[in-house]
This record gives sequence, C-alpha cells and structure tokens, in this order.
Amino acid sequence: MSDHTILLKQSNLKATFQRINILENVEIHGHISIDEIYKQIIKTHPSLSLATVYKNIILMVEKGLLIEVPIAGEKSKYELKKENHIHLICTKCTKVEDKPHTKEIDELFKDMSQVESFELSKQQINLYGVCAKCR
Amino acid sequence: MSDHTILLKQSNLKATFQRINILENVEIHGHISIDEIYKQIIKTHPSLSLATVYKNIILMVEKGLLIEVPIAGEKSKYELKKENHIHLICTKCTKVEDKPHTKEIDELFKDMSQVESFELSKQQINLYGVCAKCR
DNA sequence: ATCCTTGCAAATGATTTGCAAGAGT
DNA sequence: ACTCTTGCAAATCATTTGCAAGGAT
Repeated sequence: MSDHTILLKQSNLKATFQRINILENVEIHGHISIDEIYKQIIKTHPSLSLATVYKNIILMVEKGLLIEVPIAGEKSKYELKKENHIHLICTKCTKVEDKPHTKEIDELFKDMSQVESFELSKQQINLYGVCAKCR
Repeated sequence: MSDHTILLKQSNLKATFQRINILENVEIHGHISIDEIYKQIIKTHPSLSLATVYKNIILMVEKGLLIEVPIAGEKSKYELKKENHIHLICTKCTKVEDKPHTKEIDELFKDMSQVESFELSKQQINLYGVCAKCR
C-alpha cells in the first residue's frame, strides 16, 4: 500500500486513482496549480474531469493533506503538508523552490504572535525575485 | 493637490475621482479586496463600474503604487506600497494587520537569497491565525 | 451491498475586453 | 483639442453544483 494510499485512508478518503494521481503530481512537482495537475493526469488518464480535481483539492486542503500557496499575480499552487519553510518564487519562470525555515525565524514569529495575543496557526513566507537559472 | 493626486501624476495616470477614491479606500482600510473597494465607492458614486476598478487595480499594481497581497482561502487584498512588514491574518474575521519587519529578518532573507544567487525583489510574510479580538 | 466518488453538463461567479461617450490636462 | 479614462454589455475564463452511473471497501 503506497504512502499516498495511507495518507488518504487516514483522512477517511477512499484511495481512488484520481486522488492518488493528484498526490503523486503534487509530490513530484513540489508546487503545482490545479490546471497543471489536470493537464498532467489526463496524459495517462484522459477521462479525468477537471471538476474532480477541483473537488479533491478542496477536500484535501480541508483535511490538511495539501496546503494552498497563494502567489501574487498567479494562480495558487499546492504543496504537500510539511515542515515550515520559505518559498523562493521566480517571477520569470514561476518556479517555486523551498528553503528550510531557520529556528531563529520560527522563534521571531512565535514571539511576535505572543506579544500580539495572536493565536498563530500557519506561517507563509514568499520571497519573489529571479532565480539563478533565469538571470 | 492631494497626496494621491501626486502619486497618480508621478505614475503618468490622470487623477480621476475613481482612481483617487480607490487609493483613499486602500489607505483607509489598509488591506482591501477589489469588490470591497467597489462596494465602498458606489456608496457615494453609484455610477462607478466594477470593470473600472479592475482596470485601475491592474494599472496601479503595474506602476507599483499598489501591492497585491494574496491570501490562502480568500481573494487577494491590496495595500499601498510601503516598507517591508509582516501580515497577521485572522482566519476568523479575515482582517489583516501589519507588524514592522525587523532588521534581522531582512538580513536573514537577503543573506539567504545571496547564497542561492536569487535576485530578491519582494518579500511577503503572512502569519495566519486568530486575532486577539476573535479569540 | 453500501456509500462515496466520478464525469458530465449546466450554473454560477470572477475577470477581461471592445467601443462609444465623457473627463482630465 | 487631444488623449486617456470611463461605463456598459458582451465575452471569456474559473470554479461550483446536481445528478445518474461507476468504483472502493
């Protein structure tokens, strides 16, 4: 039983090939938009419906399997839930790269939230610029 | 001549009342979505068209007067261009509050970009949670 | 066998466009 | 006067919904 199948079962979602394919694509690409996922999957499963992708992304975000990464000037991308990290977003090729989130940054944000009596639940750090390849 | 009029002229945009109203609303609210801007302005200028708001937001973002703040699970909001800062986003009431961006954070991100040969142009830090009022 | 999930097509909602009339400089 | 901007309506694009048929457990 694959990792993705287990993830789905743990969230009370049946392990359909549509769902497994969505998770696989997110894993492979790291960060991917809904219509990119659709375009990828129909290569091998042409009967897939775009509506199915939408419905499942919404479900998986609700269940916490996926995280929405909203990006200025683009459509949101989705990633697997994972440790806090920083997004380097290239404004030329639109690729997103992850960088580890240092302990200091984590502490800073937690302290800042504490001071504001803000009940912190999620951190999203986006750095926009031009990546090494595109320069 | 108002601040907003000057800002517009500096960007080679004619100072129409529609544009001045958009900038005023963004300033007053701090962070506001396109349809909220529209709803605000038609209270006093019912003839305003939503398409005009869209066209102008796009123009003002291109000119750098406004910054798009994309938010997970919501429509983007817009803010006036200003110093780097952190967004505390309340997932209950959807209000966005600004916190100053410390020198350390700035340095950390600049250093990280340097290491990656990433040409950093914009930083966006969103902390999601529940604000003091909503708790 | 049961209940959940899918694909389709239609409905809704958001954003963009073209163009004649109107406003800013 | 000249050019840019507006409002409108239509067009396009994105997302959601309802429902009968199919698939997972």
